[in-house]
Amino acid sequence: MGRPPCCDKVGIKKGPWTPEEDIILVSYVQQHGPGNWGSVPSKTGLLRCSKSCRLRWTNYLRPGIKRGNFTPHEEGMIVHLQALLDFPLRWAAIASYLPQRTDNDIKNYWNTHLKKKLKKIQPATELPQTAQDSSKSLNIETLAAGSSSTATATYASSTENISRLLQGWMRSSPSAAKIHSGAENGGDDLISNEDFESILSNVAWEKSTCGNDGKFPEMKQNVNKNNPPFSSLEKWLLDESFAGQVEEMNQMMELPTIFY
DNA sequence: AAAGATCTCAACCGCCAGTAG
DNA sequence: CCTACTGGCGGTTGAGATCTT
Repeated sequence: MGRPPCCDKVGIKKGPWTPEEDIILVSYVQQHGPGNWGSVPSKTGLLRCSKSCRLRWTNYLRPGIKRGNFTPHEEGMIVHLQALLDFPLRWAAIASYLPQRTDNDIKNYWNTHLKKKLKKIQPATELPQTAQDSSKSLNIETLAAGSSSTATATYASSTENISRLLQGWMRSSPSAAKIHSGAENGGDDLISNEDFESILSNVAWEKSTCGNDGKFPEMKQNVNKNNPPFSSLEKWLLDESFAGQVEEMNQMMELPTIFY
């Protein structure tokens, strides 16, 4: 059974999005909020299928998305979580801990960068499946050391274009604007002011659209779907009271201090 | 400088779960 | 209960960028 893919419809445009299409989509979401993607093409006149619109918004236009270089910390988180999370939806789960990154971004980065590095490190063995397995051979510092950054000149990769597109959006959100103007980065070397603002604006946006419990919808979903492994993992990663355990485990795993 | 090889990542595809009618 | 539909996921593709020869 199963229905035919929506993108098979005649007249549906495929391929890279143009700035004009992005502006139309951003304007629509500004007015109506994300969701109800099925009606987006008809209401905006975009010749795109609903899935394409949702994907474009989720992976690229959504406020707070950070593009480009993955920091050693992010890289370490991905490797660590990828090793720990051996269940379906793991990319979404990992993304929920890196709210500035999309699951697609993380998946791409894993497939194009980290996989290769792991293969170099573990040429004769398979990729890690569990924390225990990976702990014996992973060296995150080696992984992070070779990370490179390539800025694409294409429109789709230009954060400047997107900032311009989203300026109105940021200004239109009172909470985001308040945080934007008042927040101070507490000197964290790993997160710049700009990045910090992106996180805050993202959280503000998520709260405004998804409730006030402070959790990202992906996180909520995954916690529900994947308990118990996720609840303990959340504590392990996020609860300061687990810091000692983390440090102990990192030492055991020979992980760098980025996890401390 | 040119051609071929390789890499990157945005976008698409197929599948599945949830849900409304 | 069944069907149709939406939203969301992981896997994959392919065009453009970059590197190598």
